Amino acid sequence: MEKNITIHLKGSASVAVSSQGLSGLKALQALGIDNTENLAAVKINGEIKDVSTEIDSSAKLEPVYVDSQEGLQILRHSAAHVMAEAVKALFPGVKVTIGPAIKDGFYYDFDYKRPFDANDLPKIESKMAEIIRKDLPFIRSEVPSDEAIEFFKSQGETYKVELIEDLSEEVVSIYKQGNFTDLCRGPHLPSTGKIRAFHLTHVAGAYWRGDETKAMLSRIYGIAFADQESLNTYLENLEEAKKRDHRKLGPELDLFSIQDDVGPGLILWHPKGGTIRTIIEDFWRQEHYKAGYDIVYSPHIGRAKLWQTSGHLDYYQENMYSPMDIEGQEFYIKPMNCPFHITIYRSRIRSYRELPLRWAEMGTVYRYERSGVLHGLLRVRGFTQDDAHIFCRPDQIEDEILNCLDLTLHLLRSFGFYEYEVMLSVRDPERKKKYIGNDEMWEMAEGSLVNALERRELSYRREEGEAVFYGPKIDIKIKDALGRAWQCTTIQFDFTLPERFNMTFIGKDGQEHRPYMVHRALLGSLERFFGILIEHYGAAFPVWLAPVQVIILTITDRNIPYGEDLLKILSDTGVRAEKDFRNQKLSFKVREAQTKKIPYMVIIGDKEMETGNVTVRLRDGHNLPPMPPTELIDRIKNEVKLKSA
RNA sequence: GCCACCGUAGCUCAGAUGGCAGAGCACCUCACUCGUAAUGAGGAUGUCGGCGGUUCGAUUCCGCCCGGUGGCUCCA
Repeated sequence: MEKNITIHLKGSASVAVSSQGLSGLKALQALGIDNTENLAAVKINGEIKDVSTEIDSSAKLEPVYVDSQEGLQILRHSAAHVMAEAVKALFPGVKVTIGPAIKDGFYYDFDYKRPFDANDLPKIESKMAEIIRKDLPFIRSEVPSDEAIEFFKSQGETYKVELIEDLSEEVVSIYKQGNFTDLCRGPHLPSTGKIRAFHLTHVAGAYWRGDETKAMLSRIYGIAFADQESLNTYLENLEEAKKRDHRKLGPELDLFSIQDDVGPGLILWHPKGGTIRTIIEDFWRQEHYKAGYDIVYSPHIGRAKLWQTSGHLDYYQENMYSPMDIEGQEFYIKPMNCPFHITIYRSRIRSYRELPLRWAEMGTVYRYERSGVLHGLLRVRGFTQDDAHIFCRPDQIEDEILNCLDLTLHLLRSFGFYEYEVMLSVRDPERKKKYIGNDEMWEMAEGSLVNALERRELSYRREEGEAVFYGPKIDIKIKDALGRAWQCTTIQFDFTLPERFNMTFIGKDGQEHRPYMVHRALLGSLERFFGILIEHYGAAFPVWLAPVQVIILTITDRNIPYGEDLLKILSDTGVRAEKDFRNQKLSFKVREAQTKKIPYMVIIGDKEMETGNVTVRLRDGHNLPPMPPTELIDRIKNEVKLKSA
């Protein structure tokens, strides 16, 4: 029915138009948008819709372009549909399942008589290119569920039937392009031709609905952009990430290794990695003392009864290794440090006057991880947590959380991480019974986490239902030099362990009270953090962390005595220096030092011997003017202090 | 654990229809004494991931296992 309506362009003018045959596209054109070539969709009153959507009442509009965040998601989702069409055309009998856009591209899961492999991808790509060239429109329609079920049944698409049945909607939307019809909420691009650059990246197995008891499907991953240049940039970034891969750089630079002889997921820290780890640990300890922590140590194994009391044997056993028999008694290797710290707490009666207690330990724990999930230093079976437990009175909790946040931000910044993603995980309000502890405790705990975050003006995402059963938590992910996010920090309330271990303190009133307990790891684990550091810096560590800060390169054998003197001067002042006095060309030695990413190359020849100076080459290729050794030492000391460069 | 792919010298990689396994770099020796990313010559290097099977003969074919990579799932 025709009527006169008013449409507004967000942040701009409005016009009166007739609603007769008014699509989103026409409405945008009426509002003076002429860049329709790059339109992915349109936001109507804030809701993202196809540009073909009919507008029948006054509305606020906003164009969504293919190169915007939201536009890209749509483009990739549409690319998934195109891929599905291509696969169906090439492999008769294949069944389609689901195919969404994801953070970094898109995928589609297929059920076929054989899994797809990398050799199939070029064929699929050229078929997709063909479909894209045809510039087929995506046509949306809404059909009653039973009709849709009949349709997909007739196509043999049993997974789609299952999806519609589970939706239990009266009407579902379907999208058709070319010969391919898919159940889909949309929105989609106006037509396939808008996908101007795409690439199928890899194949993988994936369970139907992520459930390992269900069918194993064959998943194809791809990436798509609105233009070729963006795709090229993306592929270049992948290359860059590959160059920084800690699994490659670590062994190459002799930092660490993982070897078959020892076992998967178990890390050998080589001397250079060990040097870095020592620096991290020393710094960590120093900052923890400053923040009012005490350091404790605990053993690697403990009696079965301890793990029974803590609940680990009931709730965590699948992550624990089999018990070992010691003189007829069972002991377990620890997957966590908490029971030990609690046992220290319980070694005598505690007064409210001594709280809060903050006990930190670089505690090495062992957890069973399924072989398929192991990944370099980032996911291992034995790792050292920078763990601590805080035991405090309820009235102290907010300051304690704040203290944790301040310490973690200070540490992370010192290591060169300035961007974070903060998540606050709270109870699922619908299923409170799932969790231990009463409402009052949860509200108090959550309130203290929120207050601390707000007092430090940290923006965070609230995640309902993501809390562990024993308490709410804050998780922090850091962003590295390539913008990738890595989980490190976790600050968790624990309502269950104080109960289980019957922990108490004597209050002002002379009565026993239950302490609050917070479990926190700030860097997460040393292994993972080291892996992240390697990738963040591409193993070109800042001077304070560099395992070798200076290498002395001689030009001829005549310079060796001066080189030895220099080495001694540097080493005596605490500079980590090495020598390369081999009878080789300078350029040869420079090249080698460069590949080792050593920050300072000190070059000494006859000139330097005469003047008593050093010539310094930086790893970025620049030279410093000749200077006396003391000046170099001051420079290094200063950089170590500032943790810069 | 499951699905796909992969495993040849310390590293990067060739190789053969089943018949004594190769290159470059690294390593060792010698010569060169040299000024900012590779000096030259020579030498040594392997249970061809492991075990079993087929075969006159297996690194190659088959089976099982171990390990790695990308995912699923899970997580510091």
